[in-house]
Amino acid sequence: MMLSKKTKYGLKALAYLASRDTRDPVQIAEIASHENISQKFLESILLTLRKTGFLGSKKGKGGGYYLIKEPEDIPMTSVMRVLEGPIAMIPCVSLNFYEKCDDCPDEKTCAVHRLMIQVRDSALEVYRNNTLADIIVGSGILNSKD
Amino acid sequence: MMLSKKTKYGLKALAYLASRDTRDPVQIAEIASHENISQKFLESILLTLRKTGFLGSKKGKGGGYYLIKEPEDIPMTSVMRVLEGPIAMIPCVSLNFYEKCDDCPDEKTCAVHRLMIQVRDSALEVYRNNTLADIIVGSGILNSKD
DNA sequence: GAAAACCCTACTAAATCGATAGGATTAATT
DNA sequence: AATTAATCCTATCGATTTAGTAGGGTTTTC
Repeated sequence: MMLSKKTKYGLKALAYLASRDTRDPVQIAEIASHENISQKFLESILLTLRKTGFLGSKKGKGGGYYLIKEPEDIPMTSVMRVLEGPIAMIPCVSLNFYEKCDDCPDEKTCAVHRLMIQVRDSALEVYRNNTLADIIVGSGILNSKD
Repeated sequence: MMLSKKTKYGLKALAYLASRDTRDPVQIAEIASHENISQKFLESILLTLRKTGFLGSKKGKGGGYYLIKEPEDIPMTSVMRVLEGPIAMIPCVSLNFYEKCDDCPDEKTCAVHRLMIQVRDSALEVYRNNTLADIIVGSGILNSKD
């Protein structure tokens, strides 16, 4: 149950864009070098973040990626679902991607189910309580989590 | 970040043993067929649970596996750590398996770090609040979580 | 029209996962 | 003592996922 590099890098890229003063396009190369990420790998991640509505892009010289929404309006639930997939650790407790276990006759009496429901809910609460704005450190400015 | 089958099956096996009336040895075959698990796969899982102090075993005819401790004394933290590995989703926030990210210059200002600390803590709270006894459904008897 | 940037698809090496195979060892029963 | 029932242990394997690479195509600016 490790966090994938894709998610890690995607979060870092979003945080980097959010922490900048302006919303001008930022080149992949700049993000990659600043966050120590393979440029080509990051490229594919930013592409999915654009396709899923988090980022806008501008082509050609002077182009790059930029945040479409304000960081305060980007909940971690949606970022995690796009980058990492379902928040539940097992499909039978997933809210958005429910699937029955083929080996389990009855969810109500399943010990794993009981435990994983709680884990899902606790993770959800964290992700719901954090927007992109909450997890970045402002440049000298205290944010709401400090 | 899916729960592995190993963990799922291991938990189910522990729950099955805990929910039985006696603490007599139970054969792998019985657990496997009752929980719909590949017997050979389960065998290797029970082996690690024995080596890590959760189960005892008895060889030969009439042998099998049995719980060494009372279900109330088996916290989910220790079970999860043995079966699934670190509870943290990234090594730089792991309590027991800490490792610095090689790409991250400063943990204090890392957005991913900030978020994953919270996720780790919330998962830990769930696992600490649940013992094996808490996640099984007693045979008609209400348990403390109902 | 040249350069700079994103766009897109396909591929691949390595690791992990889930499972299987096949025997070695131990203990109870007869 | 022989048989049988069970765990013990190591090795292997196919499928999947992950992380990253390659190599152009397309759009925009200057």
